[in-house]
Parts: sequence; structure tokens; C-alpha cells
Amino acid sequence: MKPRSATIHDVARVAGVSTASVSRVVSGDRPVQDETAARVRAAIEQLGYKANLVARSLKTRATNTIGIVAPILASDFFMLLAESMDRELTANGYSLIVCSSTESEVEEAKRLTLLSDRLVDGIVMIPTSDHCPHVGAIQARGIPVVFIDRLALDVDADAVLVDNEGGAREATEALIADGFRRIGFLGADPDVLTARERYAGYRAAMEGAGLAVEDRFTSFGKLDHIESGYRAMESMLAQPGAPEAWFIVNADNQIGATNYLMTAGRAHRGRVVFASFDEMPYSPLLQFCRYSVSQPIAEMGGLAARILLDRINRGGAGKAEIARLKTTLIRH
Amino acid sequence: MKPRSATIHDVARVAGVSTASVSRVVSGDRPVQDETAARVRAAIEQLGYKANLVARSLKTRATNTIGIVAPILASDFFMLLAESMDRELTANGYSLIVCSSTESEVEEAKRLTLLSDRLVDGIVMIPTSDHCPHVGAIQARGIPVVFIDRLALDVDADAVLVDNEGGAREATEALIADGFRRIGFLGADPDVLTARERYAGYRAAMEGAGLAVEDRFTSFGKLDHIESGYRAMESMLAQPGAPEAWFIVNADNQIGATNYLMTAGRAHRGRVVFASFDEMPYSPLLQFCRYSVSQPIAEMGGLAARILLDRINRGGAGKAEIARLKTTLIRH
DNA sequence: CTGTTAGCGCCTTCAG
DNA sequence: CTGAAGGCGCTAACAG
Repeated sequence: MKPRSATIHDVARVAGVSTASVSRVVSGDRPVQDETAARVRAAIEQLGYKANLVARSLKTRATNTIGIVAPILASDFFMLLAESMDRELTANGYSLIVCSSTESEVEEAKRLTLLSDRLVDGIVMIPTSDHCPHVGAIQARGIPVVFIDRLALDVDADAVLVDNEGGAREATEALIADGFRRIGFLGADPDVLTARERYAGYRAAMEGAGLAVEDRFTSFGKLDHIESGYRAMESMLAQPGAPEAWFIVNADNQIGATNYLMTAGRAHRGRVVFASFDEMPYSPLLQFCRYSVSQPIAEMGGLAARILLDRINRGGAGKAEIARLKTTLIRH
Repeated sequence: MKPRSATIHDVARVAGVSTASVSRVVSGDRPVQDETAARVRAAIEQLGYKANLVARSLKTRATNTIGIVAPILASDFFMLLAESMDRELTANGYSLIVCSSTESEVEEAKRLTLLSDRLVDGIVMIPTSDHCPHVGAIQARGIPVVFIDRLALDVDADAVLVDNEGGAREATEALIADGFRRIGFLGADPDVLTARERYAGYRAAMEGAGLAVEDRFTSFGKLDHIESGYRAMESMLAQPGAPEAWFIVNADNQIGATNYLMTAGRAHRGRVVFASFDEMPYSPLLQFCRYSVSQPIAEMGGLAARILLDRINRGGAGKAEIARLKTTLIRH
């Protein structure tokens, strides 16, 4: 059942050379005479030899493995990210280990140490909150970390973010240009910098147009929960004099809010308009959403992967770099 | 930059014991005297010792790692699967390596050999097509493989599927009960067993009610492409006498079809009704879709993980088992 | 260009 | 219950 496969020794014996020569042929590092190389290759073929990557890793101290940890795997944002990272990493001989922090700082810490125990060569993470005290220990172990989508304030590391403030401002301004004077904000999660930046962009647009931000119509809640968007929309629309136009912080909250309007809140339909962060394949199909702010998710993943590989190759040197990518406003 | 961390030798020296004792304390396998154990633990604490998992794997021939390969990572189905597998695997000390086969049999073969070269302890896969000749080689290397969602015909392996035929039949019957006499089928991908089974269920419902299956209104296309659903809907509705009711093979095709009706095909709105496989968070928000067939995706992932771990623990013995989970019909 | 020789860090008999 | 010793499969000096 467990066929112990051929080793480099077997190949060396069959080819009548030393293990070092076999290793050289396999890795292609150093020059080997054509004829011996041919003998080695023949032996490899004959025995069906495959290098044992675990043994190699033990020796080289590199696993060619990258870890990624995110609050939730089952989100549109994460899966597009995973896809683009997979593409970039596979092309460079790396594999991707995924972990969910299940939105818990404790679990997040566990996953990070698990990954570093596995000796991954680098880590990409979407932090659960603004504070990641445990990341320092990972970096101290010599494993580079790149943040994506969100930033931890207490850590010095590379990051790939988007211009959250600019994107939110642009979308809010579009609503204003359409004639809306009163606009609410849905999903101002105070624990996540990304949400705070989007809120700041919304405020900037409102104030720039001389419009009032009504605290009654700013809802707080969890960023990654559909349920949260549903509840927020429900309670805000229950208030007298609720606005018609809303800026929504992300796709999950938009799904929740839309869901409310399609079911229990259907009485409010017909006079509600959204602008929302995140453009997804199904975005054009949702009602109410006039504008969405599209993030270049694939670029973000590719860039994060490249930054990480770069840092790995440079041995971790160089100071942290924060990339801000532009968003695109889409009108439906 | 690369702080070579403490090894089992360092711990042994500090604690004044042998490396064997340290190993025993760490693994908890064999009994160790309380006092020496305490000294070892103190030394571990002091040095911040972490076992090198790569070295352990080399010795034990187990990496505590599971690979998963799917045609596309960026799909709701895959991500829900990954999430549930991650949950089950993490609880058992395993990590998940993800790979995309990018819907290509050639790439699929590459990913499989990559995973087996990495000495993963098991593999879960959604095959790209019905034929996976390369899987046999993986199994021959002693690595168990579990199929999920789709089956490869030429391989003997465990599989976790749903009752595709029953689910499709039930949904089609619901449309019939609503009074529709003519129902089209969207997305009969001939290369994938899962799609063929859904088509068979649709046919069974139609024939059971004495209704005609009109080949003109059965569309073929790729299962995982939104674009495919769009094109199919477009060309079918362009034909004279197109039916009002449609069964759609999965979520991606439904998004595509809906998209067509929201844009270029808006003239056809108002007299089109769908029943579709797959229930997603945004499903209740899509128009036209009256019924959806919900798959127990989380259960599928958890079950696949458990079957795999089971087989790993049993050393691969036992004959292949195919699980068929029930679907649930949802009315919107 | 090629072979010999040490380990990488850990587990695991086998003696004591 | 504990220590000594060998080896998992590979790479990287170092000699030749």
C-alpha cells in the first residue's frame, strides 16, 4: 500500500554515478557532462524517480509554499484573490495553503503560528481587525508577511490596498450629482480601517457638497456579514424620514440590504437607490444598486504575490511598501 | 534575517536530557517521568522551541496536508467547499493546499503530480471532465483521492455527489405543477456527468407528465461560464416560439441568463421563469428564478474530508464508496 | 566535471 | 523510564 518510491541513491546506483551528479541533473544547477546526464535521465525514467520535496526542503530551508489567511473563505472577494494568487504562485513554483481565521483574533493567531510551524516561505493575510500583535513574532522568525485589503496598524509590513476613500467619495458624488441631497451610510464597521476610510470618503463628498451627514442614518455593523446588512437596512428604514439614497460599505452588506427590500421590507421598494463598494458577477442583476465601486481584485492578488516573492528572494530586506490601487466607478 | 531557531538538540542540552526524551515529551507518545518532562517543558519555553514539521514529515512520511484541485477557484461552490473542508481538516491537524486546474486536463494532471510530489496525505478533486487517466498514478503512489461534485468514469475512488437527477426532476415538476407545459433546458454540458444527470432528471419529469422535450430548446455549453449562460439564453430566446419556463443547470449559467434578460434581452422580461440548480446568498435577489435546487455544500465538504481522513488512517484499505446527498427545493 | 562526506532536525528501535 | 545511534532523502561544500 505504501510503495516506498525510488530515491536518489537508487538512481545513482542504476546510472552508475554518485548521488551528487543525480542531484545536479535534477536541479540543473551545475554543469554535467552530456553523456552522464543522459544515463541519469534514463535511470530516472526507468525507475520513475520523483524527488522527495520534503527532504529537499529540510536541506534547503525553503518549502516553496505560501500561506494565506482570511476571515472568511466563502466570500467573493477572497475567492477572486485566491484565484489570482494561485495563478501567480503556481507560475513561480509555489503552492498556496489557505486558512480561515473565522473572524477571530485568537484563531487568526493560531493559523499564523501553524503556517510558520509549517515553514511557509511567506504569508498573505487579510487581518480580522486593526490589531495583529502576533504578526511580529512571525516576521521575527524570518517569514515575510503582506497585508491585503486591510491594514494592521501596529505592524510594519508590505500591504496592497485600494483607494477606499477616493472610491467612496466618487460614488457618493455620483449620487449627489443625480440630485440626492440626503444619503445614508450602511456598514461603518469601526474596527476595520478599510471601513473607516470608506466612511471618510463618503463624509468628504457630503461635506464638499455642503450636505449634512445625519448620524441617525449611519449604521454600524460587521463588514463580512450579510445578516448585518439586512438588520441595518431594516432598522434604518424603520425610522421616520429615512433617506432614499444609501452608500453601502461592501458586497455582503449590499446583499443583506437588498434581501431586506426583496422580502420583509418590500414596502420601501421603488424609492431606494444604492451606491455600493464591490462589483461582482451578479452585481448588475441586483435591484436598487445604481453605482458600484469596482476593486481590481485580480491585480491586488497578483501584486501581493509578486511583492511577497520579491521579498523572499531578497531575503526579506528593504523597507515596507504600501500599494494603493485605484477603484473604478460603474454605473448600472 | 534568518534566525536559525532552536532544535531538539538545543532543548535536550538545556534540559540535560537526551533528544529522545524531548521528542517523547513533545509528541506525548510514550511515558516520561514527571520531573524530566517538567525540565524539558521549561527548556522548550525558555528557548521558544518549535518542532520542525518538515523534518518530522521526512521521518514519519506524513505531511498532514491535503490537496484540493478544482477547475475554478473563483466560484461560490468551490469556496463554500473549501471553507467546510478547512474547518474539518484544521480540527484534525491538517492543512489545505489549493490548486486550480483552470478547466484544462493538462493542467489538472500537472497539479495532481505537483501535489503528489509534495507528498500530500490525500487529495480531493472536482474533475474537469469525465476522464482522469492520471489519477490512477496518484493512487498507485499510495495517495487516496476523493472526488466531489463530479465523477470520473475511469477511476475507482471515493466520491461525494448529490442526487442530481432527483433534484432536477423535483424542480422541473414544480414548474409543471405551476402550469407550464413547455420548459427548456439551459446548459446541458455533455462532457460532465453531473450535467448529464441533471438533464436526465429534467427529461424524466417532462416525460412523466407526458410533455415533449424540444431539442430546439435544449442548449449545450460550459458548466462554469457565466458567458455561456448569457449566450445560450440569447440564442434560445431569439428563436420563434421559445418557452417561458426554463430549467438552468447551475448558478453560473443562471447568472449569465439573468444578465441577458437584464440588458440586451430586456424585451423578454416579464414572461420568463426559471428553476435553477444551486442556491447562493444572492439567489433570492435574482429575478425570474422561482425555484432553486440547494446543494448541501458544507456537508459535502465535511464528508469528503472525513472520508479522506478515514482512508488515510486505515492506510488506504477498503473499497470505494460513493455518497449521494439529497438536495432541497427552495421556492422564492 | 565528478565523487565523497557531512549534515538538515526529527523519530525510533534497541540497549541499558 | 531513559540514552545512544542510525537513518529518512536530499544538497552543498570540498576535494579530486
